[in-house]
Amino acid sequence: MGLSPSSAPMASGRRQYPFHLIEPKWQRAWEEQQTFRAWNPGEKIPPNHPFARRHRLPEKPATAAELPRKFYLLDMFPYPSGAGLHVGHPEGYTATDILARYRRACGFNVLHPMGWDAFGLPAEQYAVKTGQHPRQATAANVANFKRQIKSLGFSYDWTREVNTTDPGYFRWTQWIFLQIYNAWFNPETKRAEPISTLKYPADCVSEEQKRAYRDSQRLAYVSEARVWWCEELGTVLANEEVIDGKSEVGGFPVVRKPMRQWMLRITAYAEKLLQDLNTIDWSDSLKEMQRNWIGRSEGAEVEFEVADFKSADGKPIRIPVFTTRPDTLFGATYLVLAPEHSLVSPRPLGIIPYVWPTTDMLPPENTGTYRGPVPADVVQLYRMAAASKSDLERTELAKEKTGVFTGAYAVNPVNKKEIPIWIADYVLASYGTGAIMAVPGHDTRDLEFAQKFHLPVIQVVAPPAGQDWHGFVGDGVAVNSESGDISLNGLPTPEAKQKITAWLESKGLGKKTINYKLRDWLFSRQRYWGEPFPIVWKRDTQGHLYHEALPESALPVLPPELTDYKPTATGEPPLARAQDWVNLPGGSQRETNTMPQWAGSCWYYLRYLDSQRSQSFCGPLVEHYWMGGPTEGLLLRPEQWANRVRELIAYARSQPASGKRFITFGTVGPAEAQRLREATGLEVEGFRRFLDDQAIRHILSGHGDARTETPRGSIAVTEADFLLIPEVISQPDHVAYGGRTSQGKDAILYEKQVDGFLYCVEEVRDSNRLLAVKTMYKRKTTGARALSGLDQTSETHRRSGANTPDSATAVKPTPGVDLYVGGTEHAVLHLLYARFWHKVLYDLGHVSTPEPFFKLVNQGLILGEDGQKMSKSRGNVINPDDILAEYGADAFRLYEMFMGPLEMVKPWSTKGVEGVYRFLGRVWRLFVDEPSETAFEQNCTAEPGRAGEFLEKVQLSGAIQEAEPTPAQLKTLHACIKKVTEDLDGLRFNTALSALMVFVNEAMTWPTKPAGVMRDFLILLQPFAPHLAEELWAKTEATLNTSRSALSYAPWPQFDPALLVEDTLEIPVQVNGKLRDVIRLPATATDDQIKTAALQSDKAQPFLAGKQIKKIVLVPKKLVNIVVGA
RNA sequence: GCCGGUGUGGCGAAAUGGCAGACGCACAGGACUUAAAAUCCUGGAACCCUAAAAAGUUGUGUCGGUUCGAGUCCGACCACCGGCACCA
Repeated sequence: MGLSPSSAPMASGRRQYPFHLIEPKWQRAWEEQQTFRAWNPGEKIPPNHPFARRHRLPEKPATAAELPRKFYLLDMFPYPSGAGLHVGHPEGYTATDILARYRRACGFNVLHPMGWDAFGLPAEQYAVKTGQHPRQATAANVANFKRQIKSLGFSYDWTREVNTTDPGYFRWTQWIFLQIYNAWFNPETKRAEPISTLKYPADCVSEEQKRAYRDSQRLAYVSEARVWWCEELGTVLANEEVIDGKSEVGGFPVVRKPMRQWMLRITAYAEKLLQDLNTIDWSDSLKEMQRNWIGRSEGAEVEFEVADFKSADGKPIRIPVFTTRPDTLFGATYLVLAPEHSLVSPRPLGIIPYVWPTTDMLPPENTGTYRGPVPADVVQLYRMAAASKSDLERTELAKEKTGVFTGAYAVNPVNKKEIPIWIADYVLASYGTGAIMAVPGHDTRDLEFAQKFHLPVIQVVAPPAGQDWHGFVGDGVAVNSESGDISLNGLPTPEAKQKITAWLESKGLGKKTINYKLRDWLFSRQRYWGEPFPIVWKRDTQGHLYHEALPESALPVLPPELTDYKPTATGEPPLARAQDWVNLPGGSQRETNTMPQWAGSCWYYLRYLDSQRSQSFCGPLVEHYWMGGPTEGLLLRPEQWANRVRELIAYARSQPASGKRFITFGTVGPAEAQRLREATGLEVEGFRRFLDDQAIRHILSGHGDARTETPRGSIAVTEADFLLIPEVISQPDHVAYGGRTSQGKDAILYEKQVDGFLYCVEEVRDSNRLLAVKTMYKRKTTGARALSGLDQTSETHRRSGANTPDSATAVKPTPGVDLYVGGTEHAVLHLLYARFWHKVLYDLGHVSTPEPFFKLVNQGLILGEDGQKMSKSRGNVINPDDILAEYGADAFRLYEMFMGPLEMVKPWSTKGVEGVYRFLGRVWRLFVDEPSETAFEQNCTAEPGRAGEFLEKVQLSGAIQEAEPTPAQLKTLHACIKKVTEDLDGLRFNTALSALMVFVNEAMTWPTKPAGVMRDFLILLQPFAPHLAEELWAKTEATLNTSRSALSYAPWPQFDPALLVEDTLEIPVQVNGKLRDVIRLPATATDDQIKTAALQSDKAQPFLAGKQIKKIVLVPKKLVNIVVGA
């Protein structure tokens, strides 16, 4: 345990350096000085704090504009389990900590918080077993996690620590639930609105009717649906928590059970959750997982009439089906309903006839999986069988199709042919309409089914030549698709879809439809250890139960104290045991379900911003400072319609100049366009004329690819603005590196102030070649709204000197969390839920951005030394405490990063830890005086109790002097600065570290080590190995009597490219692409001189002799390739 | 089955289309030491020739292509890992 000086037995020999003294010493110092506090707007910063000194902040509460630019680094919210930290946890934490320290050095105001997602099942199960309150186990686990995390020396701002089980926290979780409860999704405006804006249908007259309607429209509603019940866990689970028919936690069996549950209407946001993925910088794989989970599919709903049967009022009965292939309608040879479909019951309520049909294409003896004298028997048999099957059986074992004929027929609307209606469990009740038209000719599942039950298969799509049409599911050309006034024959699939859909709509037989796989979020759990709902149940005059929200003043709703945490004997949740708590004066009763664990983690990143605030979940100015977007309007995405600057300018010039135009971006619908028009007073017509109609439709239909959506502040870009693009690019006030695009190209930002506006052009480059102008911003350079964003960026960077064309340290200001690092296990749960909550809060005006996490990186899994997943049963789990005791926190941090790229899966190797540990030892010996170090070790052996005191007496190496560095030394340093800086910007920690190693290997050979060079090196080392760097920094400062500034806020060094220029060129000489020689020339050599030298190269001669030289390829200062003939 | 990712020495890995294997581990040899540990220095892809070297040939999962030049770009395939999976 721990790092007390007396522990840490040395299994592998003597310590490389006294990390056991250094690390606790600096952790204590940081804590005492509150070194890593992140400061909010409005907070008074102590004038002696290194942050205030670095940024010369006045001694008064700082405004958002006075604070340097923000950088928000977030680690995924840990659940403090009893098992303690695992080496996988610190992988992400180390990466974010390195960046936090790096960004601080670059001059940012860095927010880097930590807290606890502490509600959860393990503590509750322990409570059920022992009768001890889950709070106790939770507190002990949190304390252990915190101790372990603190021992790694992360620069968290612990004053912002949050805990979801703290009433001061879950009060606001309950408050957000009330916001959701008291809102509905307005399909007109496409956003959540207060329930008070809801309009009631004409037939809602009485209070009861209105209430019922209101309750049916809320974003949080009660449903009696069949839900996943897990007997073992004693609770229901969300769809997402059930994997292969078992509970995700524990792998216990689950069954479907109808229960009254709270649901959140996440499906209303399906489209936004999907579209806005285009606005955030996440890995493709993660975005893809979310897209798949949302599962949007476009198609048509088609209505089939039931043949020879009408309902009681004499109207025909229509069965709507959903299909993505309306073009194959002529190939539909039967209909399939889910067994649970509401029409699957005997006539007259349903469609099942009393007797089997006699004259048809389907012999009555082929009724499918079951047989019986009348259809109702067979259907009943099948429905019972399907219901008793567990979902595991329905999915995994369902290789073999089952189903029964209902005895009824439907009429195909396109050709009036009668086709049989079946029921089968391969059709899901919960997707689409619960019914399909089966096209066995062009659908794999339908074909399997048709073959099993001898149903007709006909071709309606012709595949490309050489492919069999049976079961061909791709796009082709429609055939055999003609009847009456409609023919699809000869049309390619996409056109056939369009034509048939239009035809169906015109006849009132169907309509275009979009379906999502995403289901509403089951939000209640039958548990004790979770947030109670701020809801009570009452009875109306007729005795019907209804729910009502508690007022905000009743928050937080605390859970009652219990002695037994099990569900009641009647299966009610544990909260029902507390009758005094449940029953309120006046006869109402509290809701006894609790919220799922995801609730608290849906918004924790917002609580960090202002964790102590009691008036609201977060102060609005604080929220805007940390989460607000960079611009008032990001307006132009020219790649939508013109990909290159030249084309763009030519296009702009070809248009008649006609004043201001309104160009918008991204996901803007007609309603928002109207709002923008009102807000800006600009003509949308101008916009229409500027772009062609197709481009406008493209944008309005939501295909924009915007980074930011800020409806309240869009600004017009005029044609004149387009014409400024070349000027902004060629003569900018500032140039900044904008990071990598998803295609791996570099984005460069150019800023220039013209006539009171700040223009920013972002271009995308590949190998110094301009590919496209990506975006153009325009902002007013003055005004009250300059809270964050580009003006301030430039200001900050000018101050820190980081925003020069040669530097890669500048990053584009981003809305929301700047970087979120965590494992892939949250790809569709936490990350989808949190985005949903954030969007609701955004719509209701509580937060500034539509997306919470601008950039997200998944860390790769760390495997055991055997290359297998770490698990207790394999016995290959590495405990960080052991590694820390033996090698120290700095070595542990370094190794976590040195293993390989952050996102990759990689195996642990304790031997590898020794490598980076030795590196730290080399750094130590590079800086300290050897005799005094030897004396220190001897003294420590003699009197271990005074080790701390002896440490102070270790002298700085005499080789470190205030001296002018040689050009070679400067080159070594600046190469290191360049590499470390660029690699940190690109999250390439492993190669950044190797650059530090190269520097040390080099510096070890220097007889005199110039102090300036060595100090810069310590600043570079500091993010990676902060304890050792602080110790050596302190010794350097003390010995040389320099400024004694704080290392954590020392400005990040800038590299000078001029110093990296080689004076000798080493030019590889290739013949036909094969390396034959390397020649050395002075850097001043001209291209011709290089060519001549290459042709005269001795080693290349044999390959040139007697050959004809066809061509000489010369890459300036890099390489020569001589191409010769045969 | 569908989607995504990854394939480079004994191992972890590195390489804006331009000297493949930086950096580290492990290994071998040497220095220091009575000795060991630690430290410092040196070495190494394979093949083929050699006493030794030089030179040469082949090498980034497989097969093709583009290019003066491919680990890198394009096409087809194979293997492994992750996700989804009767979603019409």
